[in-house]
Amino acid sequence: MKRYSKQREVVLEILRSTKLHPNATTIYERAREAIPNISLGTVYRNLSELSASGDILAFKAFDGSEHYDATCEPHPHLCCTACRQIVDLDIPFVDDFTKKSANHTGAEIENHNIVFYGKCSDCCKSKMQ
Amino acid sequence: MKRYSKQREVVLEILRSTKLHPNATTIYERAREAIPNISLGTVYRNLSELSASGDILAFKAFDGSEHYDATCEPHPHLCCTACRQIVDLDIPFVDDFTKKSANHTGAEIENHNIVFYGKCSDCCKSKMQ
DNA sequence: ATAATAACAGTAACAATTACTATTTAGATT
DNA sequence: AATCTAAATAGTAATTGTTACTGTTATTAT
Repeated sequence: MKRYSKQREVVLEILRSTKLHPNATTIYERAREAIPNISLGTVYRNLSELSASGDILAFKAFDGSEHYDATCEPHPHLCCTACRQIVDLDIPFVDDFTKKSANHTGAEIENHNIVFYGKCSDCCKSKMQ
Repeated sequence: MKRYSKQREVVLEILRSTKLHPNATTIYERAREAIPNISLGTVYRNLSELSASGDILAFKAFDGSEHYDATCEPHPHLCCTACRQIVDLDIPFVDDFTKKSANHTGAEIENHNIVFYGKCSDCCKSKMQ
């Protein structure tokens, strides 16, 4: 049976309170502000559980480590080569693209992980060139 | 100045001779058949260099490790949940999708890493259900 | 209150990758 | 052909992200 734990709540709260996409280490550091002796293993376990239960989304970023996102609907990300941030992209036609890809290849596509690399809109605006 | 090395040639040849997408360890094992005392570090270094020079393509697969592909034009991959293979997808409209995404979000997209998860066409054919 | 066990902290183990160092070797220069 | 220089190497150590293990703590049903 699933029990309440302060540690899991803190982990989830950290994720919900940011638009960034922290990895386990960053979440661990943040969590220690609330629970100074929380264990890194606990953070990893809760992230896996929350991700397995669909409460959060996990994806591998360009740095190779797993990053987490409290927005669960799978959506493309942009790794900005200028500010190095990972930005959520709202692309309504991504499902169309997925379906079309499935039809074209004869595969059954259940999920996707789409990561773009380039300059995010903020960085594009702020600097000409 | 860039010099010839037998080790780099072997690594590249291994990649060019397969349609699979081996990771460093697999390439290392294969390379030892030609050069028994080749070092794992050498394999890693050459894979980075070849990837930096655009001779091969690197991408992270669902197992979290870097996989390599001698087909350099970036193209989507499918991780088959049935046979666990990583399959190249030939999707001609992927550039359209990328451009549309850039326009829609205001970002400048230079590259993409698109990974689908599901059942590859072979596995779909071979098993009803 | 008590008991059962989920979740924990802390640490060890692990796998993928990178860094380091002394040695070898490609290839340019004599 | 002998010599020189730095690119590349082999072998190993170190680092990093993650998982596994063990004894302890704490949630929640009774």
